[in-house]
Amino acid sequence: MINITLPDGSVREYAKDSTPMDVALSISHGLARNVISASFNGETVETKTLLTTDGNLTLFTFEQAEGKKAFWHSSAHVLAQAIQQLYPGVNLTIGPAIENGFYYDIDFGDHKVSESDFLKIENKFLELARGKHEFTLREVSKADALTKYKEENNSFKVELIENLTDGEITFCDHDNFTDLCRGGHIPNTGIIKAIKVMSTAGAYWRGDEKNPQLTRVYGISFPKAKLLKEYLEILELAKQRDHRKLGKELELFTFSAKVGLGLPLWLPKGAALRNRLEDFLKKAQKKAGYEMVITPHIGQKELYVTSGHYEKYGKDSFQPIKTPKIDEEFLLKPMNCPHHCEIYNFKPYSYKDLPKRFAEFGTVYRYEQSGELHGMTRVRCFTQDDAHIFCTPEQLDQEFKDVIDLVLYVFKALGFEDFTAQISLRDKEDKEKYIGSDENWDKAEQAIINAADEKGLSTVIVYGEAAFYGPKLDFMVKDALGRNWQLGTIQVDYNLPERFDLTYKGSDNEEHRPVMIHRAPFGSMERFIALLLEHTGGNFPLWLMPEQVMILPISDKYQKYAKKVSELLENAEIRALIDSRSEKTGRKIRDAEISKVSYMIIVGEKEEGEGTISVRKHGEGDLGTFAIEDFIQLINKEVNSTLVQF
RNA sequence: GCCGAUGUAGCUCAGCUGGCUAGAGCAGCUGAUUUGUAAUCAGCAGGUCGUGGGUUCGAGUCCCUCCAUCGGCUCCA
Repeated sequence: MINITLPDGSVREYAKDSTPMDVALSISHGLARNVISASFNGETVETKTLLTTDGNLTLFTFEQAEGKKAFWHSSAHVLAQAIQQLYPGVNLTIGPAIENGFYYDIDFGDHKVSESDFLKIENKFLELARGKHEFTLREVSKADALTKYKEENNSFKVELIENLTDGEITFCDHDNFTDLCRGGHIPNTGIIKAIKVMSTAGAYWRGDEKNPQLTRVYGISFPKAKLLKEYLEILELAKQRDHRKLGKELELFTFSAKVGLGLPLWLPKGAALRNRLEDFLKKAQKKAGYEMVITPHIGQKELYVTSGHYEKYGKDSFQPIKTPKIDEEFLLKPMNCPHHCEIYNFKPYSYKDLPKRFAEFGTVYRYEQSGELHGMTRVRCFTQDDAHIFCTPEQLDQEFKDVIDLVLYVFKALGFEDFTAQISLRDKEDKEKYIGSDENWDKAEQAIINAADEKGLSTVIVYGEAAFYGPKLDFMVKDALGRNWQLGTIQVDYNLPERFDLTYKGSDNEEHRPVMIHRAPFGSMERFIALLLEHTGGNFPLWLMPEQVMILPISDKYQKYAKKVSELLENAEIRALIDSRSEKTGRKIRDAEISKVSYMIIVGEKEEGEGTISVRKHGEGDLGTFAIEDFIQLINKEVNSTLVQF
C-alpha cells in the first residue's frame, strides 16, 4: 500500500500501482470525468501513470492552467497526426502548449498551407479525436528513437534526440501515431470536442534566423464547443480595444506613408493627452529630486563610438548624417544616455552633490526592421520619459528602490494593476552581445535582484533580455490580445560611467566612479499611451481625457447660455466643447457617447431659466439637474480621486 | 529581414465563376427643420479599385513585381 497526500492535506491509502485516475475515481465519479492531468511530487505525470511510492498528488481539470497545458499539448499531437495524414511526407518538429492554445512547427516541404486548408485540418482533427484514442507514454532507447526518425528522414527530430540522454527518452502513442514526447497528456483524444486552427506563421527552427524556416500552425481546442465559441467572441471584443483602431477613432495619432514608416504623427487630441501625461510625471519627478535637461536629437558619431552603440548597432541603424565638412558625421540619437553622461561631465562633482538625477522627455530614433513595426507599440521614433541617476555605489540600493516606488506609483495611478516585474539578465552563454566586465555585470545584476527583493516585488527572471550595457528590471504589461510589452524599465549600469570617464571626488579626496541608473517609468510615451488606450478602451481617467465635457444646447436659442456655461467651466479649468450643430438632442447625445466624452451637459429652456444644467455621464446616463458650481465640484472631486499625488 | 494573409470613397464594407458609365451606409457639403437624454429629412459631391507590368476583344476580378497593413518568427540600445 502507498500513502497519497492530496492538496487539502488529507492522506489516503491506495494499493501500489494505483493511478491518478484511480485516486480521482475514489474521490468522486464527477471528478474522475473531469480530471485530465496530474502532478506527483511536483512532477507532471499522466493520469494512468502507476504510482509506486508515497507522495503528494494534485489532480487537474481543464479549469486549471496545468490542465489546459496537458489538454493543449495533447491537442498538438492530434493536430500533427491530422496534418501528417492529410499531407504525407511532412516532417514534424516540436509542438508545445502555449498561453492560449498550442502550435506545431512542421516542415511541409513543397506544400504551402494557407487558410483554405484550415477547415480540412479541423475536420480531420475532429474525426481523429472522436476515435477516443488513449495517449500512452513508453520508454525507448536512444538507438531505437534515432532509427525511427532516420528512417523518416526527419533531421529535426534526430537533432533533438541526439541532445537527449539515453534512458530518458519517451515516445507517446495514440491511435497509429507516435511522437517523441516528454509527457503530460490527457487520458484520450475523445475529450477534445472543439478545435480551431487559428493561423500559420513562419518560424525558424530552434528560433534561430540562420536555420531553415518551418511552418508554425497555431490552434486552440476545448472540451466543449461552447467554450470555443466564447473564446472567439472574447477575441473579437478584444480587437475592438486595439489601440490602432481606437487611436484612429478618437483622433489621437496617425501614420503617413509619406512621412515614413513607423514615424507617428500625434494629432491635437493625442498631443494634448500626451502633454498631460508628461506633466503628471514631471510633477512626481520634481518631488523625487529630478532636474530636467534638454539635449539635441543628434550627436557626433564619436559620441556613440564612446558609448559602444556604434559598434553594436551602427550597421542596423539609421545611417550617419553627413555635413559639408569632410568626415563629419552625426547620428540620430538611439538613446539619451550618452548625452546625459556629457551633461554630467559639465563640471566636477563631490560625493556631497550626488545623486544627480537628470530627466528628459527625450525623443530617440531606432531603425526597427520593417516586419517589427507595430502600431504605436513598436515605432522608429519615440519619446522616452528618460532619466539617468548618477550616484555613489553606497547610494545605489536606496536610489534603485526609490525608482521602483516611482514606477509603481505611475502604474497604480494609471490603473495598471496587472503587470509582471521581470528581471532581465544577460545570457551568460553569449557574452558577445554585451559590453563591460563580468565583475561589473555581477554587481549590477545583484543590485537589481536585491532591490526588487527588498521591495517585496514578485519577479520573474529572464536570461538574455538585458540591455547590452546592463541588466534591467522591466515592468511588463499585456495588450488587448495578451501580448506582453515592456513599459517601465530600470537599469543599473557600471559600464557607461567608465566609457565616459565619469568621476566624483570622495570624502577621501580621491576620484571615484559613480554608478548610473537608467530609468523610464512609462518606457515610452507612444507605447504607454497605446497600452493605456487598450486597457481603458479609450475611457481614460477624467484628468487625462481629451474632452471632459460636451455641452449640448437643445436648440440654437440656447447657444448663448451654452457659451456662458462653457466659460464658467473654462474658468474652473474644465475642458468643455459646445455641439452647436442644428441637430436633435438625441443625435448630439449619441455622437457624444460614441466620442467617449466623459460628461454631457444639456441646456434648454428649463436650465437657462433656472441657471442650472442637466448632466449626463458617458456610459451611465442622466444624472439629473445640477447647479453649475456643484457640477464643477463633482468634476474636481473625480479628477482628484483619479489623479493620485506622488 | 523571413513565412502567410489582406489592400475598393475620409471611415466600415458590397462587387459571384473577368462583360454596360464601380455600389451602399456613415462622415462631408447645401438646403429645410429649432429640436429634451443613443441616429430629422432632401439634394449634392466624393474612387486613375495600393503601385508598376502582363494575359485578354475586355481586368476591381486572373498572373507577376514592388509598396503598405495585419498575424506570427527573428530582433528590440
